[in-house]
Formats: sequence, structure tokens, C-alpha cells
Amino acid sequence: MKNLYSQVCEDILGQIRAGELRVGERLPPEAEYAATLGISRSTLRMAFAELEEAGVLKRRKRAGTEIISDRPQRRFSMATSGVAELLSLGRDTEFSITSTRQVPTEEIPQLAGLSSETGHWLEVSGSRRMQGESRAFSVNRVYVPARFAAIEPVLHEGRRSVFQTIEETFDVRIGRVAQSVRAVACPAEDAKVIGLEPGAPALRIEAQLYLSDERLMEVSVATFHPERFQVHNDVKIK
Amino acid sequence: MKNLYSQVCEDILGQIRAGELRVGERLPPEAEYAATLGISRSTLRMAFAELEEAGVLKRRKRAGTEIISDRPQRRFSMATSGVAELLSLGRDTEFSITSTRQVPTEEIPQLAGLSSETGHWLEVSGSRRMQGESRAFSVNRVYVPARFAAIEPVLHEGRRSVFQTIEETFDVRIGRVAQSVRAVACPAEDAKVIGLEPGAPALRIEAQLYLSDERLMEVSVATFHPERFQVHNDVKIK
DNA sequence: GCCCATAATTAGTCCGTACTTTAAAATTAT
DNA sequence: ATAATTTTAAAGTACGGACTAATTATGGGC
Repeated sequence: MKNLYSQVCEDILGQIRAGELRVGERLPPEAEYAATLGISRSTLRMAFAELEEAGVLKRRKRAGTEIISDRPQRRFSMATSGVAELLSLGRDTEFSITSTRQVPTEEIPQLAGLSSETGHWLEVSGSRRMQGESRAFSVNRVYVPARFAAIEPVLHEGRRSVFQTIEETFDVRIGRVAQSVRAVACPAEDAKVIGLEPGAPALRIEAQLYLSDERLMEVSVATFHPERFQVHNDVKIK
Repeated sequence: MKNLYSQVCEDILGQIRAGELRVGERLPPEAEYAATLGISRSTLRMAFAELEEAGVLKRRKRAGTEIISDRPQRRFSMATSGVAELLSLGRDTEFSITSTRQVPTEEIPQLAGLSSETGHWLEVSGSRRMQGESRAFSVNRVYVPARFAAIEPVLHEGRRSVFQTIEETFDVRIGRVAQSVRAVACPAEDAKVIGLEPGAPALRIEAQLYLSDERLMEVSVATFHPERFQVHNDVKIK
């Protein structure tokens, strides 16, 4: 290995793989560890930074350096400039709500097993269109747990996304997004809205948005017009 | 602002927004710049690291620090552990080649305007299946520029992805992936292979793989069975 | 036993210096 | 001109020291 700190990374990774260090354990304090390794604290910190980046370590003031995974991850960074972009909603689109209602968990397959929240969710139905255009390119259904149901009146005030409204109203931040993309035959009810034949190919995106403490923030199910919308990712590899 | 280096970040960003610094320009050398700002080089380097992370700066030894964007990007990291995962090809799938041939640029719409490479590309046609299963879940066509066409004999030796073969054979690394996902009506020729009715909804993924120097490495067009394949992203937000 | 103030600990920030590596630029040779 | 070589400027690596801030742990009061 060329650099000292990369070498230190490898060593720590090796010890984890060999079982000498285990997930959940804490490493010694920086100063102490650097001394025993015979390197400077700054060099150790560079190694730690790399391992933290790779998802192996987690560092917190006073709490120390914890091993949280034995599998370093090659890092990809998405070339997007906000969560809205990540969710593939351009800046120049607007969301209009057609209806809201309370639904019990059992009625919506996408909610099954996701949360032990109280039985009812706020369902927000709507569609999204390019600014200025008249026809929508997607039909959206967003499910909000009871905890955030109070946003309902606020939603009607603007054309913002549901997640943005929640972020602002409750002063919380998205921490993670799990998203799946499939091709489906467009349901008849949605086909009318986006101008498709029933049964024609359409793109279905289901997303779960979580807060940084892993609590569920919203579940969203959207059906997109296949010619007027596509998911585009641009991913740099470290 | 709390930290000196975050403050420096803000300052630089502010100057970019104000037009005092422009995209394409280079910042002064670290030592010099730190001196004029009246801070230590390490502190400046922390600020630079943050701005590089955000996609605003690009640093290269001896070449200096260049401003490459005026829009800092909120950071997303994908929870994948390799490019294969990123391209949504699980570890436990295998690729089999059905045919290869030389094609001119004009015949393939996905190649239009992508590269000024010489007129011919190596087209590798194949399908991908889960390990052990008999029916494929995707039909793939991969286009390799003439520069890498020599991999053709190597391809038939194993069941590895084309990009992996290129990486190994030429000792190069992927630097960026641009990917788009759409819903399409499955073409008749592909429908047979993955067991779909012609015209049924299918997922189409088109990807361009670039090397770190931005030269094109491969273009791939794949059609997926909608029930047996979906794109899944799990994205942490900083 | 529980709550609150205090102390101790640990990662984070900041400084300054010295040396190394890379690659752009300049120079020389073909 | 073009190719090979040398120079050199810039980021990268590494060291060590000092101070800061956050948070866990401790101890005292009720």
C-alpha cells in the first residue's frame, strides 16, 4: 500500500475480517490508538475518515469510534442537488391535489409491514405536471402516517410536495429514501389522467421516505407516462 | 457560521454566486490562498474537501483547484457495494452471450451523438438470468467502442459482465454512469426471450458507462421482465 | 430512587512545518 | 515538428501541538 493511512485502513479492515475486531465494538480513543500504532493522530483521523466514508465506522464526539459494518462500500455520489431531484421531480413541475382521505393500513398493499403506526394514514391523491402544461404526466398517491396527518390543511395552500410540507411544518429532515421502479400496465383510472390507453406500459415508482432516526415519514406510489417521464441517474464513482 | 472552514466554504460559494469567481476558473494555490485568507493551509484544505465533495471544486495535483460548478449538491450516497450493484445486476445473476457483431453508429439510435469514435462498434447481444434458473429476465445489448473491441474473444470465456471484462482486460476503471429508466412496450424479438407477450409493459434501462477521463467505455440497452425485475435504490442523505 | 449540576473524556477544529508525489510545462534530443 | 527528458509547481501526505465542544459519566441534593 502506498499511503500510511490507506495501510491503516487495510489493517483495521483486516482485523475486522479476521474477527479480531467485531461489529458493535468501539476502537480506542484517537490519541491512545495513534500512540499504540505509532502514527500521528492526524494520520489516524484520515484513515478513520475513509472508513467512515465507506460505512465501516461511526464517530461521535465523546462516544468514541464504533465499528458499524464489516463491509466497506464503494462510494457513489448522485449528481442531484436535492431530494426533490433524487425523487425525480424536476424543479419546474407542480403538484396538484385532487383529494385526501383517511385510510386504514389494510387497504393499501404498499403499506403492509412498513410501520406499526396507528391504523390510519392520510392518503393524498394528486397529479404532477410540467409548469404551464395542462396535462399531467403522473398520478401520485402519498401516504402519511397519523403522526404527520396535521399537515392536511397546509397542503392545500401551495403546490409543494408533501415531503417538503412535512419537512417545514414539523421541522424534520429526510434521512433516507428507499425507492423501487417497475414497469406496469397502467390502471384505467390513472390512464385517463395522464392520457394513456388503459393497460399501456407505464412507469411505477414506489418510495419510502425515512427520517434520520429511521421513522417513516411518507410512502409514495406514483404512476408515470412512459414517454413524458423517465428516471435519469448520473452517478460518479469515487 | 460555527466553524472556520464552513465559513470559508460559504465565502467561496458566495463569491461564485456573486460572479466574482466563475466556473472554469482556478483558485490560487493552497499555500498562497491560505495566506491571503489569513488561515492555515489545513483549514483551507478542509473547506476545499467539503466543496469538492459537493461537486463545486475539482482538485488535481499540480493542476490546481478548479471551480467546476456553481451549484453545491446535497450529498446522497447509494447503499451499494459495487458498480454491478449500481447497475442493478445482483451478484447471483449470470450473463450469456448470444451473438456479437460489428455495427456502424448510424444503425443504433442510442449511440447517436455520444462519441466521435470511429464509425464501428462491437455489439454484444445476450441475456441475463438468475443463477440456476432457465428463463432469462432481461435482454441486453451492449455497444463497445472500437478502442475496446479486442475484448470480443475474452468475452466468451466467462459469464462476466462486459464492463467487468473491459475493466480487467484494459486495466481501466469506471468513473461515471449515466442511466435512464423507462417503461416500454416489449419488442416482439425480446418478448420471446424473457417470456412476455409482445407489446406488454417492460422496463428499459439505457446506460452509458464512462471512464474517469470521461471517455466512453460502453453503452448498454437492456429490456427487463417487469415482474421479475425492478430497480431498487436505497439512498442515504447526508 | 430520581433529577440536576458538574466533571471528565473524546472527537472536532485549528495551527504550523516538512517532505513526497504527480503531472503540467519547459527543455532538449530526435 | 515530434518525441523524450528534465524541471518545477501544486496538491497530497505526515507530523505534532493546542484548544474547543459535545456528551457521557459522576456525584450531590431532594
